Amino acid sequence: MAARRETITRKPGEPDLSSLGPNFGLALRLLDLRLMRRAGEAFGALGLTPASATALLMIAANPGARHGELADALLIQRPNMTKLLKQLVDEGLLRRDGSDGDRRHVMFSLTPAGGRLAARARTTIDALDEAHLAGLTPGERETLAALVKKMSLALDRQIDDSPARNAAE
Amino acid sequence: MAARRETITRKPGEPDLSSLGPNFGLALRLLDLRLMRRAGEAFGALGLTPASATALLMIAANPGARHGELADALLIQRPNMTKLLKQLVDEGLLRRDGSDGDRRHVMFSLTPAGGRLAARARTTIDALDEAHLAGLTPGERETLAALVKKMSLALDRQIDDSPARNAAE
DNA sequence: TATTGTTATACTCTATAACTATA
DNA sequence: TATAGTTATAGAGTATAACAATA
Repeated sequence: MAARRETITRKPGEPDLSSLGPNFGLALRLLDLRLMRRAGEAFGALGLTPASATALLMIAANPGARHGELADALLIQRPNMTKLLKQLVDEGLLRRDGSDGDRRHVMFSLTPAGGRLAARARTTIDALDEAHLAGLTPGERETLAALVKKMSLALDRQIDDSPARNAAE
Repeated sequence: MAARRETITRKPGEPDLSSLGPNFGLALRLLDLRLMRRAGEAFGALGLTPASATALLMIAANPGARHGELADALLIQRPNMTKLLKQLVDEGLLRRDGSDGDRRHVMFSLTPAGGRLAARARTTIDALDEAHLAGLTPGERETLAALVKKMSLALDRQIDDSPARNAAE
């Protein structure tokens, strides 16, 4: 029908789809997408996903870390962490131990095979960072990392202070 | 080495799970996770997901945008864009038109209802950005946005130049 | 032959509710 | 009662292969 006529105000072939560029959230999301795409390929070569590689490295750096601690640190829900860790245990990469004190706690550490794979994952993640930041000067990298950290901390504080946090329903 | 015994080298209760903090990719991923969580809530109140809200705004800013253009701009695969746009059309928010020239092209624009919702989404996304960046000074915001943009451009260039791009089996 | 868009499908990641076992 | 972890399930998001229509 197009009863109207003014169907188009833009010539195809002139994308100009950067119109939302000024939106920071979207820009950050798209950047993360690019990074995750590459990370998925790199870790996939080790038989890992970005999430499982991160969990493996986190445990390598913190042997005996508890289930819940890991979930909180990686910002993922407990049920998802359970699934992730179970798979790594089944693959023989992680050892699952009960706690000495509170018997509800479950602690994780690397098996020898897990240690070997973690070392390769460490190399991979460092190489990824290096490749991702290749376009920035050392000074810019520092600035960017500092701003990302500052923003993350500010957001966490916002959430804690949020009145909606207490008034929530 | 380390036969048994040294099960734990860390006292629970002392998280120290920031060990991977120096990894930029992870820090950025966690920041994006925080932002997406909030965006999901905000857009959910409008009956949209972050992805559908972004597509709606993109079309609002670029009436007549083609299917493939939108997919490229948002870094998502064509099949996923098809699903996304079809739902918005079914909800009466988008109008789907064929192209005058190349009859393979499909163009999208907003219906009146889509325009009204896009306006609300615009307000929402701006408010989200404002809230997300509240912890940074105006100067820091500019710097951060510039660095994110620079890094994104550098990555796109890397991918284009990549020898693996041509040698890829 | 190459490109645009679609269909079908599968995998990763995330979220919630309901359950258990400890505390 | 509250907390740690689990089970089951659902929903977004993303990816690939195979296809139809058009160029």
